[in-house]
Amino acid sequence: MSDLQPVRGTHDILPEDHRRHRQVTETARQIAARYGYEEISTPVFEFSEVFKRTLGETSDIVTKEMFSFEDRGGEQLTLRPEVTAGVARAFISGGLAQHLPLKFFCQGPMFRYERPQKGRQRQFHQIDVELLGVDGPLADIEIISLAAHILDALGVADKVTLELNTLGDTESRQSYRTKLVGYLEGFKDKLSEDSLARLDRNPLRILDSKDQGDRAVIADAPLLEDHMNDASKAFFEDVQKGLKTAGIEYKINPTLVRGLDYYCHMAFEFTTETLGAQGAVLAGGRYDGLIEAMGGPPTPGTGWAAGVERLALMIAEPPGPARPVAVVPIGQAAEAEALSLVQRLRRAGFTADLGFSGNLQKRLKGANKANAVAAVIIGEDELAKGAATVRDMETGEQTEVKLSALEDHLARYR
RNA sequence: GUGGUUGUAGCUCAGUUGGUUAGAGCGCCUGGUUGUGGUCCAGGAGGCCGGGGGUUCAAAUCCCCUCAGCCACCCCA
Repeated sequence: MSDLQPVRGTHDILPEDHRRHRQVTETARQIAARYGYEEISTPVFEFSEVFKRTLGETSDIVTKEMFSFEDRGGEQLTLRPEVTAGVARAFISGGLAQHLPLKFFCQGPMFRYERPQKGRQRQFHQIDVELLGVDGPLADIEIISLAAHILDALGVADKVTLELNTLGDTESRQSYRTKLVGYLEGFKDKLSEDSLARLDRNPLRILDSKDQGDRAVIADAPLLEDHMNDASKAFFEDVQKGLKTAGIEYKINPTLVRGLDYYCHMAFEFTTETLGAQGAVLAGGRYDGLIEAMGGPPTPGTGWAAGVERLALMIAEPPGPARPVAVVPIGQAAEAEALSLVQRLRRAGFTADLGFSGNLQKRLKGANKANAVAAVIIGEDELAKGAATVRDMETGEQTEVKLSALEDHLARYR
């Protein structure tokens, strides 16, 4: 078995799993469309630089979770660990700046080299929404409303909590960052190894540390909210007002910082208790500096991503495939008639099944296993009369029906 | 990357202090039915006991290594 195992952290998605995945992605796509978000796809791999520059050299994703490789031409490539960087790249390379604002829906596989566990795989799928070119809080209110709408439509609204925080604008963040680093420098001997590494690149992440020693240091650290300028405060308040107007409940979590460097202002996360250690179901925030940092025109952006597998674990069992009508020939002579009949029914919109072999008994058995609603039986008797015997697979009741009237008779099973 | 735990038939699981040919239920196949499914009855197929190495007269069982799942840490969707 070991040689035929799928690669660690990857999974085959069999039909039953696919039903759940489809339920998630289709629901999201349809509702996003009502908000004016159209689907785009970017490649599943990019030049490694795209992710290194945007996610931050010291982020966990870049330092230990990327699937990177060199192609035959010597290019350094990386399987995308998230899609925002790819969308930003597409925005720049496609010269889309003149079409702002832009609303995108995305969906597809992501890759992270992590230790797998429940709700966590090395290849997983995300649905994703990006809104580019709007710098006001209305943008954030819209994408959060859209997220809440989708979660509600999936029937998981009561299993999740919306957590919210603000990181402030660049100015506030810079001044706070300076203060924080100044404070933390004094405790270098007490900080954990991880936090020391973050000190010069992403000090805000230290606030989110769960290390005991770090927590003691953080307890007395300067607070981000004390360094917010008026514009940042107003932004955060406006978003909250908007959410209240939209009837969306939330709670503020001051330690919510997010792992990626490019966020500013809003950071939010829909969390759940139902997925074991995996709390985050849908998360995102604002990334105003991202596109400019990549070399594009200064363009504000905000968006979120959600884990398809995680949502699939949370939703109720979606309905199975439509129950078919089984066409059952008896004997050689009837097979040609059955073949044309089954096609006729399919073109008329029925789900119809024609077995590949077997006598009447075997085919009825097959029809039963396929959960057929009815069997259309054609033998020599029926051929002679230009009719078929329609057997109701629920009641066992049989009716002789003229071939010309078949669709009408079967209409009840649609 | 670290720690814990599990791995026996397609699925869920038994398998005693190491002892002949590794079992059960469900599922699958065949027959009881030459034109009637589900239920029932009879029969059958299906196992490198995750993989490799070791201990032993003898290993599914004990030891080591390894792979994978799950759980937790870390981090995240």
